[in-house]
Amino acid sequence: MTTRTPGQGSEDLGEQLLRVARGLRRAWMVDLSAHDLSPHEARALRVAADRQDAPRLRDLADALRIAPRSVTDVVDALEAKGYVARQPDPADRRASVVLVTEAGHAVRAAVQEARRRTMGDQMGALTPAQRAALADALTSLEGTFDPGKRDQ
Amino acid sequence: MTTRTPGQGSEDLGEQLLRVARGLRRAWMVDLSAHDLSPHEARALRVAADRQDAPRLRDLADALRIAPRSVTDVVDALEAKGYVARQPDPADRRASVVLVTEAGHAVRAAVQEARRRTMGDQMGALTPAQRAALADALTSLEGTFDPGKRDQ
DNA sequence: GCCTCATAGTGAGGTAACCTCAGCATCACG
DNA sequence: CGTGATGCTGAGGTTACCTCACTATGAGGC
Repeated sequence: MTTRTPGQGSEDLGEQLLRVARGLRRAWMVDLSAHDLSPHEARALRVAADRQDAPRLRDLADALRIAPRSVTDVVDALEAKGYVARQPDPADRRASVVLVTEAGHAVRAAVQEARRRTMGDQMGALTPAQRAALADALTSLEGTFDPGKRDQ
Repeated sequence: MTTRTPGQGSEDLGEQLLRVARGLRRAWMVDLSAHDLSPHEARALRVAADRQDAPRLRDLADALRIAPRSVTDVVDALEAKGYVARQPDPADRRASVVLVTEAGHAVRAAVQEARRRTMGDQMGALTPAQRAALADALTSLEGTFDPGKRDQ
C-alpha cells in the first residue's frame, strides 16, 4: 500500500486490464451492431443455438443473468428479426421453448466469425509466450472470484 | 488463423479476459455502491479532484466520454450529495467549473482506498512473475487500440 | 378428484443512464 | 458590432433493465 508496492501496482494493473477489456468490448459491440444485434440478443442467440434441447425463456434468463421478465423482450426482439421462434414446450404447457431459425443460425455464425476474427486480430499482437502467460495469469485471477458464476 | 490456431485460442483468451474484467468490475461496483456513487459519478469526482485547476463540465464530458448534456446530470447528482459545487468560471462567464468539497475529497479517498484494497486482493493472487507477465501482455494489447483514447 | 402452492410467461408501469434538439448567454473575431 | 461558435441546461425520447400483478399450468397431499 505504499510506494511502488504490489498494492499500488495492483491497482494500476487492474485498471490496465479493465482498459484493455473495454477496448475488446468496444470492438465486439462494433461487430454486433454490424449485424443489428444487442449484446444480450447475441448471447441469447448463442445459448439457444448451442444447446441441443431448445431452452425455455427461463433458461435464457439464467444464462443471461437477467430477470425472467426481461427475457421476454429479448426474445421478442429476436423473434421480430426472424432469428428465433417460440414453440410451446411439449413437456409443460406453461412454458415456451426458443428455437433458432435458419436465419438465426446464419447470423449467429456470422457474428461468431466476426468475433473470432476481431479477437484474433487483437490477440495476434501477442507472441505465443505472451499469450500463454496471459492465459496463466487470467486463470489464476478467475480463481479469486466466486466460483458459482457461469457465463458466456 | 490456421490449425491449432491462434484464431480459436485467441477467441477463448479474449473471452477469458472479458470474464476476468467482469469480475473486477463487479467488485468495483460493490465498492462504489457502498459509498452510494455511480461509476460515472466516481470517475467525475476523480477527474475533478485530480486536476489542480477545476475542470469545466465540458472537460468532464470529454474525460467520461459522454455527451455534454449528460454531464449536467452527473454533476447535479454529485452536487446534491454535497461532493462538488459548481462555481462560475472567472475566465468565461458561460462556463462553470466543478470544485470538489471537503466531503467530496473524503469519499473520493475512501473509494480509492477501497478500490486499491479490492484490486490488491485480486491481484495478490498472482505471483510477481505473473503480474509482470500480465502487465507485459496488457501493454502489448493496448498498443492495438486506437491510440487516441484517453481515459480514467 | 380436489385444494393448495409453486412455476412459466407476460402486461403494465417505473427507473437509470444515456441521447438529441432547441434555446439562452456569452465569447471571439473580422 | 454583427456573425457564428461555444457552454450549459430544459424538454423529451430511447434502451435496457426492474418489480408487481395476473393467467395458465403443473405437482403434491389427502
